[in-house]
Amino acid sequence: MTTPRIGRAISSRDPRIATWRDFLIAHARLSRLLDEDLRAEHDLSLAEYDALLQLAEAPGRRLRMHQLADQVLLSRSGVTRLIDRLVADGSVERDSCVTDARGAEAVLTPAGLGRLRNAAGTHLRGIGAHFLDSIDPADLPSVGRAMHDVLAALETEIPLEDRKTGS
Amino acid sequence: MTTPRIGRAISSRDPRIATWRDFLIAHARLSRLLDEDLRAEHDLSLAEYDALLQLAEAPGRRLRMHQLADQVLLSRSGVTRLIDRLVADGSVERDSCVTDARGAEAVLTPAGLGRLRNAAGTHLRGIGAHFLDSIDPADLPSVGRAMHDVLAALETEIPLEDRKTGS
DNA sequence: CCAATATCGTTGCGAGTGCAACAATAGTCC
DNA sequence: GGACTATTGTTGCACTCGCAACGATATTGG
Repeated sequence: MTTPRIGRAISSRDPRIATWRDFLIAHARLSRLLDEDLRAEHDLSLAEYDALLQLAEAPGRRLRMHQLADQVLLSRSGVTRLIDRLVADGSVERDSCVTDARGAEAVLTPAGLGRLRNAAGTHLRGIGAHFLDSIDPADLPSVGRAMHDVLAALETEIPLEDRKTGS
Repeated sequence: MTTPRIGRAISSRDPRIATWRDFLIAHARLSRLLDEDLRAEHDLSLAEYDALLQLAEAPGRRLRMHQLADQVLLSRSGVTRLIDRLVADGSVERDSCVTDARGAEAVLTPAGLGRLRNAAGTHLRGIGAHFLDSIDPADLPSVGRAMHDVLAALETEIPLEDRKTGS
């Protein structure tokens, strides 16, 4: 149901499966490593860093909760509680939306921007050292294209189905 | 500390960052989609599928708990409880290890092998349709190489540090 | 052989997450 | 304008996971 196209069966011996598996392993190890670095040096989880970054890049440094949920790869309830944490430590403030009485906006505080800037060095260095610099520069464009194509296909392949980004 | 190499700072505007971000998003969306397919059609999580697969490929269809933990990207405690679930539904049996009285082995049952075989079609089709077939065949080798290189670098870059795969 | 240390798998606990349900509000269609 | 439906953000609940601690066993060094 969720995989509409018929698609020739793929043999479990298809060597391309190894690429998929390495993709999974690489993600698991990298995200764990980067998360640990961020926590150890800046007391920030990867999800929190990502939320601060999205807010910093948004116009007015503010975002509706559901927009943040889409960009942060988290469910709506997950974002509610992520913002709870960031509000608790002063990085974010909650603001009610003027144009929609249901809405809430998360607004980055100067303190939050400071935390993000401090953490950015660590994080970017980690991405460079453990991901970008490990890849043959000649291969990087293909990787970028591949990721982009996968995402584009997902966008169009799941057109009718309710986007399962949250509840 | 965890990122030993000095590494030139990477600008937050470096376009290669987009590749990293797409990598993260692609993983999030794909693993969620494949997990949902497996749950909907075979009542199996991705982690459970992976554990059954590792057992099926192991000699004697059995594996020590800590070996499984390494291969399944889960902590030891995570594996204990994952196997608890699989034992509860009859896919796996626990066996004590003859050569090490501390040890426990997880053994795949015929029922478990059957579940795995049923689910494999769904899963492989999903990987093909949403990952492999979305990527330009000309780019695939680069992706495989890139993932492999990232993993190889991680293995050697974290030589002394305790491998944080679990507790 | 014995003490000191390391490793094995399990458990209590807390953190983070998604889903379903909810109240409040917005949008739509007569 | 009013009924009906959709959307927003929050909450209760259940689930999975990692960490730290534990008892049991293995290994190592004297």
